[in-house]
Amino acid sequence: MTSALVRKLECYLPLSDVDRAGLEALQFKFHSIAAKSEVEAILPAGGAVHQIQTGYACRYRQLPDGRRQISGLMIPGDFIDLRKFVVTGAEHGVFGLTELALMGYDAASLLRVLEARPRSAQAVWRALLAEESIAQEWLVSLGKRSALERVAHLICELYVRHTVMNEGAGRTFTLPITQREIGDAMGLSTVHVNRTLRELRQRGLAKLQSGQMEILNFEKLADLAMFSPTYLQFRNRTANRH
Amino acid sequence: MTSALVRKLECYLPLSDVDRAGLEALQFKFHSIAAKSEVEAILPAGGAVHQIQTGYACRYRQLPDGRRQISGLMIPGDFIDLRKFVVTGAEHGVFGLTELALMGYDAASLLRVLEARPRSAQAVWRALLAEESIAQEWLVSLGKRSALERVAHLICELYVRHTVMNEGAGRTFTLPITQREIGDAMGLSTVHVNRTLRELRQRGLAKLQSGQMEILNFEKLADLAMFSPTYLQFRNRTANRH
DNA sequence: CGCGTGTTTGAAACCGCTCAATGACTGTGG
DNA sequence: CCACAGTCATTGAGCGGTTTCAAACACGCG
Repeated sequence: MTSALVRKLECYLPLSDVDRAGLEALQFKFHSIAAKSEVEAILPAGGAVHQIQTGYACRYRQLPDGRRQISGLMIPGDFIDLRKFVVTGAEHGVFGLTELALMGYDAASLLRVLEARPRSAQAVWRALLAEESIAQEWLVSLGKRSALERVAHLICELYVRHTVMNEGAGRTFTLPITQREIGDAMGLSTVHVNRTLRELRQRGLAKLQSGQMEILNFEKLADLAMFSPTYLQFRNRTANRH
Repeated sequence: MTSALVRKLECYLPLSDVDRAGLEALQFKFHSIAAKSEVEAILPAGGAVHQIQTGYACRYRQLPDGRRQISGLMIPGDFIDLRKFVVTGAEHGVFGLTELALMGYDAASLLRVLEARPRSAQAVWRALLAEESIAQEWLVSLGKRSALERVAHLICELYVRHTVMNEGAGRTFTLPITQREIGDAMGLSTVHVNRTLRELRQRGLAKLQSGQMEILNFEKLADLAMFSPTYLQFRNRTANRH
C-alpha cells in the first residue's frame, strides 16, 4: 500500500520506484486536532510539513475589524503548510473545519530526500504551484463571477480534487463545511450562500446535505461556472471526463 | 551604479559584494514592446526572465465569455515572468499597459548564478513570494473590502512599491492606468471606479490625474483601506513611516 | 428540556452595475 | 487646418444582485 505522501505527489507527477521508496522511508508523527480550532497554535512551530490524513481545514486571513477571508480549502491528502516549508511568510492562519488527523514530516529529512531525488522535488513544487493556481482562480471568481457561478465553480473544483485523490469515488463526496464558511471563501453573505445553494439544487446541478455534496449534473455545473480543470495542475485528467 | 536586477533583489534581502558582482556580470537583451499589446506573443518563448526597465504591465486571465480579471500589476523593476522561470504553468497572459522597455536575462545563466550564490537565490524566492503575497491580499480585497477600501488599498500598495524601488520619491508617482483597468483588477465596473476615485479625491485622500497618482493623506488612506505593508515582504520598512 | 449552532425564508435597504449621454483629448486623413 | 473617429473620463437615472435585519425552524447535545 502506497503512502499518502506518494499518493498525493503522484497526482502531479509520476514517480519512479526509487523516488517512491525514498518518500515512503520518511518517518512521520501523527497529530490530532479538535474541530473548529486554530491549527497553527497547536502544531509544533516550524520544522515540519503537515499533510491531512482525515478532516478538512482552511487557510484564512482576518482583517482588523473582524471580517474573515478564507483563501484556500484543504481536503484529505493536502499539505497544510507547504508554503511555510519554502519561505517563512506567514500572514495567514489555518483553521480546522472538522477534527483533523495530520501526518507531520520532519522538514530537514524531507529536504534531504528532495535533494537526492529531483523528480520528487519537482512534484512538491507542482503541489505548491497548484495551491497558488487555485488561489489565482478564486481571484477570478471573486472578481468576475456571479454568486451562482462562484459557488458552482467551487463545487466543481472540490469535486475534481476529491475525485483525483480518491480515484473517482462517484458523484457524491464529503464536504463538511458550513454555509458561513462557503461565504467567507467566496465573498458572499451566509444568507446569499443559502439562496445560491437552493438555486443550484432547484436547477438540478448540485445538492449539499448534511456534509455530503452530491453532483447532479457535472456538465451543466461546469458550464455554468466556466470551469476548466487544467488549472488544478493534475497530470491525470480522468476527472475531466465527467 | 548598481544594476536594476541588484536593486530589485536588494529590496528583499541585503546582498554581499560577491552576490552583487555575480548578478551584475549577467548579460541581458533589451526588448521594446508597443503599448497595449500582448507581451507573451512578442517575447521569445521561455528560456529568459524579463524585468521591466520602464513602463507598466499587468497579469490577467480572460474568461471564455470575454470578462477579464487582472491579477497583478507590474511596475518598473518588477519581473514579468518569474513564475514561469520556476514552473511552466502559464494560465495567464501579460499585457503592456504602456510601452515597455524590458531586460531579458538568459534563464540558464541566471540559474548558474543562483546555484553558486544561495543568498541571491533566496532573494529571488522572496521576490516571487512577494508576488504571490500581493495576489493573496487582492483576494482579501475582492472578497471582503468595499469598492472604496479596495481602490484605497491598491493605491497604498502601489505607493509603497514605488517608494521602495525609487527610494522615496515623494507623494506623487506615475500610474499610467485607465479606470477600466483598475476596475478589471479590483472587480469593479469602470463607472464605479470613476465614482470611487472621485470620492477619494473629495475626501482629500488621493488624486489620480493624467497618469500621476498623488497621495494627499497616506495615513487616512491606509486607515480606510486597512493597509499594512508587511505583506509586501520588503526588508526596508521606511515606506511604513508615511 | 433548553441551549447553541446551523439552515431557511421574508422584507427592506443599499451598493455597485448597466445603460446612456456628454465632454475632453489625441491622433489621423482629407 | 479642420473634420472625424477613437479612447477615456465623467455624470445621471434606474435596475438588480447581494446584504442586512429579523424571525422561524431543524438538529444535536449536555
